[in-house]
Amino acid sequence: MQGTAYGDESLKEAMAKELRERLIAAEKEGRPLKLYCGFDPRTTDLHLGHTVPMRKLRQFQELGHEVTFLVGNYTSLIGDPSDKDVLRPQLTSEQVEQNGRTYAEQSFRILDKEKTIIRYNADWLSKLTFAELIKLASNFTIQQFMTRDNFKKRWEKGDAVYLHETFYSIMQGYDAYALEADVQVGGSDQLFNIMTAARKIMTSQGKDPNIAVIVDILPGTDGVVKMSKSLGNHIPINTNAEDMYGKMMSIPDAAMPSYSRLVTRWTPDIIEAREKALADGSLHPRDGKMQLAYEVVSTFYGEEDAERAQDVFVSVFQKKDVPDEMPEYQLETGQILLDVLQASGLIESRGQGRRLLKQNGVKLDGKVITDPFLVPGAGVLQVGKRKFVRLLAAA
RNA sequence: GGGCGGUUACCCAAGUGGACAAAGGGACCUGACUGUAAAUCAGCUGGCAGACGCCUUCGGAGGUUCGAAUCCUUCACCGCCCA
Repeated sequence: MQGTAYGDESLKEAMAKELRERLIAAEKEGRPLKLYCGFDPRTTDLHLGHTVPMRKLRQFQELGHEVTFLVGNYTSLIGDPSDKDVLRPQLTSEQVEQNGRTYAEQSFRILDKEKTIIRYNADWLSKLTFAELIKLASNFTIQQFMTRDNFKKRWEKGDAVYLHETFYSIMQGYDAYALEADVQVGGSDQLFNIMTAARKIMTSQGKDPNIAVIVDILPGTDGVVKMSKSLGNHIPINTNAEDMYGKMMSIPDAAMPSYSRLVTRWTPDIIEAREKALADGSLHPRDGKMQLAYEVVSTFYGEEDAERAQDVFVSVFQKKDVPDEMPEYQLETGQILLDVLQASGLIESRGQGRRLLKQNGVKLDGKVITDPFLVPGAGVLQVGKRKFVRLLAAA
């Protein structure tokens, strides 16, 4: 139960006890435990935050248990209200389907492909009849939902709380039943769905309730709010080593402990030692973060790429060198800088270009340029700290 | 069904006839600093325009006015209260 986050000691103990009992029972029956975690395919990319429960699943997988990666292609049509104080927009089934496809593939960066079962919850949820849904819903009271913080807050604020949002929990509960799950892994924002909804539905259907393994929520690159693509503070998995390394370096120092605990392979004593070293000054926060970035990148891209990413970071951002590889742009005769910037894709609008020039954000071969009408020759054009284009002389 | 209130830029949120491309905060971006893309500080953040200036934007459509995010009509959606 290490690395879990129930927010309540007695709940944690209860779950630990149930888990032990279930393990013993399963062993007697000569079967592995069935675990799952559902992922909401609202976007195409999995990010570091998704990998936290996946790591937990992987641990169980290595112990020989059966892991299902559930793509919530049906529930996505509703949108999970769990992590938001506001209503989420509903997606079309086309969007959901497209996103869902890329999901499973990305998950194998963490999970063992050979041992992972992939399911889609539309397989059973789309077949439920209205009558069955009503029956399932009758297990719950409005009050139960209203005790949920995110509903309660909106209720008290006078914001809309839609009836269909409550179905999300019911559907998720039904997933656990359909999968006959022994254990459901999820973030602490899933506590209600896993503990209340799923357990209730399972017992109402005459099954043993699933056991909740609750993991902590990874903060985003801002270090405060939950990592999520829609908030723009995420670190995607499907990127490259350099980008991931850089994004890791952009997390606030204060977020290092969370990342260390949640997305590294470090053991608790390593983490503790690091935190002590950071506290007493024997480890420079920058160096600590570099180690952290290296560790995270290497789990996804391997040692070699992590090393390369680190080198690039050191040379480009610390020594302010120019990277070896960069896109190229063929100059045209008489083309002014503003046009070059736009044509080469370094800026989104000419207004932005003027702004950057005014702010000393544009360099040609290392020299700051502020004149938008200069006609540049061949060289390396740089915008900000991390965007480079090699200009090739006009033909 | 009735009454009242609301819908503002990436997000939150001010603004109730001219000085509004629209306060403030967040986020993003740029700079300074730092062997961190951290923290802090400063700047910047609709588009076009070499300065004047022009154009598009405040839920949708129409209208009043020299002039509208602001007033009116209507439509859509949300909330509250009443039924």
